[in-house]
Amino acid sequence: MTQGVGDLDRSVGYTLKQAAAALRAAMDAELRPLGLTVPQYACLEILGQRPGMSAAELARGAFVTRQSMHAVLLGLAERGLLARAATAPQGRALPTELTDAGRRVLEQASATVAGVERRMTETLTPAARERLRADLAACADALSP
Amino acid sequence: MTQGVGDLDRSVGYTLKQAAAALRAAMDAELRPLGLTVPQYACLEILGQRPGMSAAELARGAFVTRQSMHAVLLGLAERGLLARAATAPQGRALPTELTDAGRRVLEQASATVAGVERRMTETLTPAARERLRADLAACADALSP
DNA sequence: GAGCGTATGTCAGGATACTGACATGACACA
DNA sequence: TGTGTCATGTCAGTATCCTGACATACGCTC
Repeated sequence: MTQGVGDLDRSVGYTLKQAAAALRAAMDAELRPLGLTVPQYACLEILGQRPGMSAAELARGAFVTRQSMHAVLLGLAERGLLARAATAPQGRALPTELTDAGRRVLEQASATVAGVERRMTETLTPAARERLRADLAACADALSP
Repeated sequence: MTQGVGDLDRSVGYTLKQAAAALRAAMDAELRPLGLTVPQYACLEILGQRPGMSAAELARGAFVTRQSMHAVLLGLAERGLLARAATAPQGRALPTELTDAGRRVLEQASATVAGVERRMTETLTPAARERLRADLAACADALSP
């Protein structure tokens, strides 16, 4: 019961962190030439798939705080890649959408990131990929409450 | 070829980040009462398993930069949880080891983290756990060069 | 209508991590 | 010998992210 973690190389948690760090580093390196950080890309990707989301929803989707997403949105808006509603249609949430320029940047970035993900999983069969995804989702669910 | 990432919920990369974020948040919450951050715990855990490692080796093991690990080591040393050699036996690397106090803190922290990892993977069979770990290691390897 | 809980946007402060740079020590090789 | 390369420790500056806090807006309950 008071047992420790054990050999790190045998630990799922450690290996999970290792894979996430490798993915983050690879994305960072490939997005840098496009002038995007990983959180900025994440913001664009989510907005491309679900236009009109609020900053708080984007923050949850990108796994950062509202405050961090706030800063990301300010930067992207200043570059003209997205536009936020000036007034809230209901409540306080300000819907945000991509501009045409934002969609163009996203198209490049998304293709780049897709390449990274393909390289990451190329040694796995399609079935193994889907199994891995499902197991990871189960792990995330088990910790979320 | 210029295809994008596609639906995020079907993406291995996105789900990987989701699981890593959940693990990080859970570890952060459980280590806070012990007065440890995640990088600090990682440093102690690695040192516990492999005494005498240098700061640069610790940084690679914890997936941070040498500079970040340097700051972590200063903090832990000031709290008396580890001791760094004053002079380098060879080269410039300064071997670091846990103190008795460090080992006591690590024992608690490691048990706590083991509980988090157990909770994360409790819906998986032992075989599925090992398969997940192996697939994650393959993903990390595919991106490391 | 009043009170409570929740969600959102935003500001301020501090902690944390990274990039860039420099000096030192070890090693390989011409 | 000396030169180039690499790894390490460390310092400085910047960027990023988080915690804490406050005000506003909606829904629910009494």
